[in-house]
Amino acid sequence: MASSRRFFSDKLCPVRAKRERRKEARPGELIAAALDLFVEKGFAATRVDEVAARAGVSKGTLFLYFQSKEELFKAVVVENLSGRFVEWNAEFEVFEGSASDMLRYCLRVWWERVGSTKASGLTKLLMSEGGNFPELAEFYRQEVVHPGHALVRRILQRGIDSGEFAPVDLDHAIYAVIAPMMFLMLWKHSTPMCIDGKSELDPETFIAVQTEIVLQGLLARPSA
Amino acid sequence: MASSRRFFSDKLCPVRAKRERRKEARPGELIAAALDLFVEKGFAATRVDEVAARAGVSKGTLFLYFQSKEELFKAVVVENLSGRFVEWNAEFEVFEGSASDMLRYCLRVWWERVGSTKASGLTKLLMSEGGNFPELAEFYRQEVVHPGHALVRRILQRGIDSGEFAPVDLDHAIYAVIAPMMFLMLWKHSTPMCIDGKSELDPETFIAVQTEIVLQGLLARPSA
Amino acid sequence: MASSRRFFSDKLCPVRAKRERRKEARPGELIAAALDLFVEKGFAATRVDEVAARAGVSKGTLFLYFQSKEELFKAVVVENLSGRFVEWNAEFEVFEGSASDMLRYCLRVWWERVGSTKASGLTKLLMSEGGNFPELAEFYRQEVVHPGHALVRRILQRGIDSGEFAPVDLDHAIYAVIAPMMFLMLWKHSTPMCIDGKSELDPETFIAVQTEIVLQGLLARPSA
Amino acid sequence: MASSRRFFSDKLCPVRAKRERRKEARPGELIAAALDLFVEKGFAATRVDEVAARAGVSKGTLFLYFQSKEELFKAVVVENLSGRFVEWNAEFEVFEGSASDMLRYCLRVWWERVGSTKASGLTKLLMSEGGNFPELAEFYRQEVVHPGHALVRRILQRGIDSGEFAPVDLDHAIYAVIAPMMFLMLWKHSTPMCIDGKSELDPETFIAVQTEIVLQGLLARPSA
DNA sequence: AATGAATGAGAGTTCATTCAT
DNA sequence: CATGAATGAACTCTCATTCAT
Repeated sequence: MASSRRFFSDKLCPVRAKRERRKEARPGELIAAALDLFVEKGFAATRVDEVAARAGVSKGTLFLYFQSKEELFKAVVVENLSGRFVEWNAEFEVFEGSASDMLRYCLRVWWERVGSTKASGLTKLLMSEGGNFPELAEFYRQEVVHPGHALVRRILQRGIDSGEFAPVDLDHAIYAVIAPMMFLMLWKHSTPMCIDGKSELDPETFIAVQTEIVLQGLLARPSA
Repeated sequence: MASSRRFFSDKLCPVRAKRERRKEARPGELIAAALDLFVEKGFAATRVDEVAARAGVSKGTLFLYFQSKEELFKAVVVENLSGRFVEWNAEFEVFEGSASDMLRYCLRVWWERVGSTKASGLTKLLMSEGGNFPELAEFYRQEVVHPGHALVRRILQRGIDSGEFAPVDLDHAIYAVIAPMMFLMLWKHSTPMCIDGKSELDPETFIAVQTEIVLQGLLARPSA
Repeated sequence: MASSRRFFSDKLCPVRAKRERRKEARPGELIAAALDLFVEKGFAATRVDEVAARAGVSKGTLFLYFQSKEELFKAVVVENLSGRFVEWNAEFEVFEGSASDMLRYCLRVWWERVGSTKASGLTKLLMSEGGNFPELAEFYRQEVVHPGHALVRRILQRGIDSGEFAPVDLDHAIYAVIAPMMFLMLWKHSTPMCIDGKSELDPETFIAVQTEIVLQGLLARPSA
Repeated sequence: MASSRRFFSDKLCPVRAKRERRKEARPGELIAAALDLFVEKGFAATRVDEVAARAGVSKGTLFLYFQSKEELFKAVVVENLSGRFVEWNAEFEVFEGSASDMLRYCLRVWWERVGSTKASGLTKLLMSEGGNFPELAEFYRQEVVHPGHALVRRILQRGIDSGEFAPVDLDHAIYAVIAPMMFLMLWKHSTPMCIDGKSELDPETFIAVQTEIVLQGLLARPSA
């Protein structure tokens, strides 16, 4: 529809083309800018003007795409966290291998795709400011916490069903997996606390070690 | 000392007593109210009117005792965290027992006196908002982070000097002690993340387990 | 009455004596402190705490002696300006000499007793802030402007009556005397404007010159 | 320039015209309102809400155009005083005639363009409140006092160079020109002092007389 | 008589949100 | 679709004045 007002193709008029293309990319650019700033300064301390400016649009334009600052935040969460779960669930649907391998794989790709990216800052943000923005916290629980827990629970359940893991109370066991990852994210995004003496935490090693520890705890003991 | 000028006991002269007691208690009441709110809502999101109201005074009164919101925060930190270090250092000066016992004792009393109290929320607060309030972050580093590190370093050094611990790079080793405690505090003050299914972390057990793990890693191996 | 509670004479108990004596001097000390500060910073910008502090009493005490900041200001005006007129009028009542001499004398003693003192800052203050404090302005007009004008008018009238001065419209002529003095006060109290290159105005010379110029203009011309 | 994008005249499209015109006119309207109020009530006593209200906008809008009350004041000074100096310097660059004529012309146009306007109230304002707002005072010195002194100095220097004026210390001589003008401004803006009996000062006559007196003093005496 | 703790209205400033263009 | 000027509620901090002691 936008092209109805165009006389020249994108090729002939590259400047305009850029503009038009951007028009469709706007929400994505805003979300990217918002992710950066939310992670850097927190939700309350991030000003919408800044987000708009970093995305190269005006403040008014932002409100054209997102009803409010909170809706913008939700979009950031969906784009960077909850949107991933469908993909992940699909991957695990077809995963072949032991539950142990599944868990190892799960945590490795989580680190690659989320933990090591800016998106992991959203978790810290929610921990810090969730109390002041209950609606945001609730949304995050629905969209991220529950699916995440479900995913881990599923892996563990699979191990138990196959006899690979000992039967345990899943409600507790999932935290053995999740807690170290949360710690890792918090550590990563709290540099101010350890400015002197670099934080001595190599994430990949940390994850590998923690994974094996947890697996040790989960495995079914044949002798028992 | 106020009573030195009083002829009658509080019982006989309740009105005066009330006034005088409150006058001297004001800063403490304000600091207590501020601790509550800062921990609950964060620094930026806490309104000075609220602090005043919770302490039972007007907004103006707060500024009678604290030059600014930031000074109020510093007072909260001093009262609840940094003020403790002199006492602790004194305790360790006369501590008799192995370095291992010293570390176990240290972490246990830390949990009793700080970790389990609201004061531990200040650490989370600084992690979240330190970036937005550089002066506060710097103050916290000077008053809490540095003395805290020094205290742990001292224990480890003692163990190394006595041959109880293997010689290690202290700059890294102290984090093996501190990191789990920081995690514990963050966990404790981020309930929004784990509302469903109670957080399965029993702090005292967690500390005990972590302590033994760290000690395992620190001990000198006679065979080596 | 204050002495009714004294056991020892002032001589025997100098500390207490000082206190008692000060008690009666309080209003005067407050007025002196207020003069300093009003002249230095203006009426609105002077805080009553500062006045009290400079007088060595508490803020509450100030309000014991003066109903309000405005009343304090009025007291400063009476003490330093309007109170002088009775004395001056008396002096002129018995002054012997020509009207010219009287004017010269008048301006010289005005400079000595008012113009060269801090009190002259009150005039500048009224010029600056009179518009914002109508009641103060009105008070000043009643207490200072009118008596001042009357005094000058009287001198000129005497010169005219005696044939020494030419008959002129007094309403205008008095300004020929007063305006240069006002300029002098403004200049004196507006140093910020001429920080570079010291103000080249020697007040005594300025007054002498202006006086002679005005007298030239006032004298009756025998030839006419 | 705004009209370049308009197809219809203001008359045909009054709504748009109104908006656009106002948008560009805002800073000017705010500066005009601020000049009025600053001159009327002084800097500290002028409320930003009042300035905004008089300009027909909300308080927030004012801060859209000026970072702070102080910046607003500086803009008022630039617009009404310091901005004029380029124009004046240009005029004097091409002035033909004696230094005496130049001085006469200078003071006459100064009165027309500044002295007789509200802008002259800014000088009084700085004299009164400069001490309480050092940054403002410094700005005024840089932007107004120095250029003003330079302009007068230049005229006098020209007269001395041409042999028209006797050689004198310029640092002092410029005050002979400036001081009477300052007095005039103070007088004009201090009506409270002379409400009864109209101030007997006709500004144009005053300037003419003062100018001739100063010129008398400056002229080179051929006989000497 | 003297205190000084307490007040609360009001100041300058910020920022998410709206809406005419 | 895009703008950015405009808003106004909310924030921190100030200070003349009061009043229990």
